[in-house]
Amino acid sequence: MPKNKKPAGGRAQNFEPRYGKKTSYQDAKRRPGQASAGTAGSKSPSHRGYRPEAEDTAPTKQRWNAQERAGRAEARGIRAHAQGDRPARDGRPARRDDRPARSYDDRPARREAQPRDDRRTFGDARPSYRDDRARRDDRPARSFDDRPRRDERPARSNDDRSSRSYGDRPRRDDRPARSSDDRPARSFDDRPRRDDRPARSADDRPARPYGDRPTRSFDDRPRRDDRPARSSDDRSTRSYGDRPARRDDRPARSFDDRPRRDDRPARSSDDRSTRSYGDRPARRDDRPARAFDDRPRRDAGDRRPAGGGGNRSDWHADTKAKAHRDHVDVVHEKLQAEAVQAEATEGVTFGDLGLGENIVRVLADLGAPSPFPIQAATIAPILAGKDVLARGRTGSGKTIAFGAPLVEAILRSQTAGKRREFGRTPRALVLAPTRELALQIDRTIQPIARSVGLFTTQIYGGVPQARQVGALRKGVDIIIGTPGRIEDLQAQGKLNLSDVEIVVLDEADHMSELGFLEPMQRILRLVKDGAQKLLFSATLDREVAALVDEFLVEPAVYEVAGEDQDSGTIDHRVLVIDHRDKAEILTSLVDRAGKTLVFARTRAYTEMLAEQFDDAGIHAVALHGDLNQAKRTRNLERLTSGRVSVLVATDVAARGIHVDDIDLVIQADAPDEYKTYLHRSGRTGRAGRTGTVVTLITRQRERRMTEMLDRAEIDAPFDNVRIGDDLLEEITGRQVDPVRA
DNA sequence: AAAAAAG
Repeated sequence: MPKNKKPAGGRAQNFEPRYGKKTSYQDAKRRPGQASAGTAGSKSPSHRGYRPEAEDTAPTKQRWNAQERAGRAEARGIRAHAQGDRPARDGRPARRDDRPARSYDDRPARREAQPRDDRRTFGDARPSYRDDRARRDDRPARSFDDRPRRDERPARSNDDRSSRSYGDRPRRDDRPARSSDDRPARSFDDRPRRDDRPARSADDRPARPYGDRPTRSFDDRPRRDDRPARSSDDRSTRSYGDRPARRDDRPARSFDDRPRRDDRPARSSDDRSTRSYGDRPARRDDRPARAFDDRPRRDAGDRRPAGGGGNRSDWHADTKAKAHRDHVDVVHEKLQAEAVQAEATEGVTFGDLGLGENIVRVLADLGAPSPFPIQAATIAPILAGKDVLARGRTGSGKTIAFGAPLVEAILRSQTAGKRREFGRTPRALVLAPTRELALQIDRTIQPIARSVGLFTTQIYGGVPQARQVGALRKGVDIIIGTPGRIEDLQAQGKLNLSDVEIVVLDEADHMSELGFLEPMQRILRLVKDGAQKLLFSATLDREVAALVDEFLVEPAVYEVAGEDQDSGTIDHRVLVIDHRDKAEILTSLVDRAGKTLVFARTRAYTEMLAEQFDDAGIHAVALHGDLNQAKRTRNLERLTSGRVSVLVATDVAARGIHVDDIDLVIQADAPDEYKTYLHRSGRTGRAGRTGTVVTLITRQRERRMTEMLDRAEIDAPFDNVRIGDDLLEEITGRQVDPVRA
């Protein structure tokens, strides 16, 4: 059927509602309450339906009374709800339409934004979690007056929030300003550490505190004695002291004439002694350094090569010496990169980098008037046709860094006549690990593409194919999607990848992990021979070696000098708690103004937590792979739009997802991998904003956590916390009484 | 355990 015949064609530019509706019908079928008229086949509903006559025996009744009374009430509530006779709450229209499916995952009405104050906990009406999950919908009038706690507190409306200007909080006098002046003084006064840390970034570049971060002196950090030695020595090895400063040989920002790595002095082992790459023969002399292959390890302990030579002071001196050069090679997790000094990118415009006028204009509209360092680093080489690997801290602007030059490149490569040809095959492919990320990338790339007459389409699973196939048939230039559906459509002959000239792998290291690697390899084998490959990630490391070795040719590797996660604008904290306090502490942490993202390890736990928060009167929605796509999209959108301020997610939301203003990330379950830690944390503190990341662990996990932070190169104080501790208030409120702070 | 194709 022709695509334009799809209902979506005319009616719903946004297909999500349509899918949502469909799904809800499906879901509704399973709902007991649906049997309001007494469905023959369904036992329980039929009981209800025929209760007066047929089965009205005492035992049955009693069973209901004992166990199912609430359930029946729920069924009534659902029916009432469906009939629309449920009074709108808060003067808002009844919400049934947008949440018809009441399946377990569909967090019903209560989750939607409503003023918190008029919600209440459920108390006795809800005997058990399981039961009340099913019953949430019919929770009757919520006179939330019985929630004293919140009321005693200062109102937490958004207005108050604004008053939370951190400025009036006492600064940490003993600590050099961390960066922009607008950065709230973090009143974690009880944290003695860090005092001796140099300013974290330049004061004059608040929005982009990138590479200007002075070298961290690890030596003099006294705190965290309980932690295993951080082996600063190993870290130290990151300095390639004896390499000539590159500043001199690449003055202008034109990257094309940038000296290739090959003309550098051989990166012998001596340069990077402590990193223990030394014994590896140069791979290909003409190739930019790529230290992929020799690092098998992903283990905690051995992340840094043992015996990392160089003593601490050597390293320190060495690092200092290099700190002021324009270009420093930095080995970050085994991947050597050309480090671009942030300062060197100042004053450079997108136009200078080779992007056309239209694109530059759209970028400005997208809020990127001038390039961020990672963008300044990668755009020109991408336009020059190189295979590029790039590592840019979370929230540093990677999407534009590949998206804009991608559009420019295919624009240039296309012959004018062919541009809009019906049924043309796609020229570029962007792959992402999650559908939400694919959607988000498209939101950035699409306007850029459209500004020059190119079309994008999203190809991802969880939604009907027809619309996507229709778009393909019509002809698109850029495909953005997830691997499964792309392979699926390709196998069906509905997607021809053979003309794809540029492939982008966002979150490339993740895409190289176990479940993703093979699909990625299959897809990459389908694209045009010699297609340009771009691999991006905040945690780009040798995990991508399998792909790099097979598919990339002399890739250039870029990152921003001095930029790592800990150089950002995020405060990290670890709360060591009693397991039995966990639920309550979590609730008190999310009970705040401001957007909060909570990570949990399993889908079920995200649901449970969202439920728990909801019951405490804090709107929360869940995001995980068990939800249908409509709900996923919708729940994420709720956070984005601010209709809800708490999102509880699995790692589906760990990477790439950008939501403005998430100022607190809570890890209800600590991640197992440092990379996961970095990505989850990176949902806050984006584009230079501040944020806090709190990880809850039990005492038994302290050691592991320490090691993981070590691997992540993140500095976080550990605090023992119990229910009601002031520290919790401090973290959530940021509006702590200055006296106390 | 989660994610990515349906179903």
